[in-house]
Amino acid sequence: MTVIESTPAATGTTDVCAAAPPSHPRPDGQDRYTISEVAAWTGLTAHTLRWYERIGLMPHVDRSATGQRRFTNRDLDWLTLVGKLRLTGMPVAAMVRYAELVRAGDHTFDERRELLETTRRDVLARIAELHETLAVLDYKIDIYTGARPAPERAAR
Amino acid sequence: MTVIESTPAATGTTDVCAAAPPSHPRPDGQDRYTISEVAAWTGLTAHTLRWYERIGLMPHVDRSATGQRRFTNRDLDWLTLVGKLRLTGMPVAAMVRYAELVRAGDHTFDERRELLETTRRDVLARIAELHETLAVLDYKIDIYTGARPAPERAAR
DNA sequence: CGCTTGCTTCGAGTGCGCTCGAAGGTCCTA
DNA sequence: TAGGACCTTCGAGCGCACTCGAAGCAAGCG
Repeated sequence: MTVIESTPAATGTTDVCAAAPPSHPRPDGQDRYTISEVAAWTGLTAHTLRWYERIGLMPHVDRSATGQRRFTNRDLDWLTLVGKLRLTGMPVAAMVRYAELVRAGDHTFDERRELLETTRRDVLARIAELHETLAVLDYKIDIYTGARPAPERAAR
Repeated sequence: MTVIESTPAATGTTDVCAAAPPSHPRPDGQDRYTISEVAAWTGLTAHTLRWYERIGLMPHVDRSATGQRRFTNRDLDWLTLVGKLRLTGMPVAAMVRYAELVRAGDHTFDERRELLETTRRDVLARIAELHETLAVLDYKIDIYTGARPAPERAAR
């Protein structure tokens, strides 16, 4: 599994009404999750979560008195976004860039919007490609389903 | 460029009528392309084409009297299909499996069809995921375009 | 008290899909 | 006959996104 594959956790509800913020395990104020809780929630490994933080893909994560990570609901939201972007095939470096813009403050609003719009265009292009591929697949499946012998010079 | 990215050569005509077989540089019978011609046509490198053959992703490729590869229009068709499948994120190993089935003969028809149908389902799932992502992106772009300050607890 | 569980950091390893370099053979054109 | 483009094989290297192991500290439980 490199990229392209939904996390098992994310495939719960196939609700199309997506824009609503996802509900979280705990209410704001009591949201202090250990790394293993977050790992279970996101489907990522603890190793990967630490790695995300190391490379700057996570906003600064709180620590407990003894130095352990304590994630918040906001962190979960962020990880949800990252998960979506990951599914688009967006390179980690680009996501890190976005995270940096977020950390840099409000004056990067325009740049962030541009980055998102570029990504949006990429996603639309990918969808179009996949539809083309679908057409090819349907064409071949038809051949295999109907006429058993393939036509003269098909790519098999 | 690892996976996910259309070849520059393939982005010529954005014709939606995809099912028609692509026209080839030379008519059948005089179709004997060198590796560099095929490289130019597909956008792959000669190295990659040889590698495809090595790992069993190409059907057997003809040779000239002196042992050089000579590709046919059928090979180009095959490479077009492989290119499409590659765009879906299908692992090379699965494509090799399909190629093996083709080589194995007509009694693998059913298995090939199943493989294609599984792939088809995967592609549909990917498209659905991308639409979800699109919704998230639109939501965020709206925030950045309209209200300049982000709402209370957005994932930024 | 010892045990388990789970956390920490650091750095090395893995799998995929290419990608490239080296060393040498062949074809074509002038 | 010389030059250069282009081909061959083999094997090593690379970039990405993780993935894992080791060594050690800390909390909680019977």
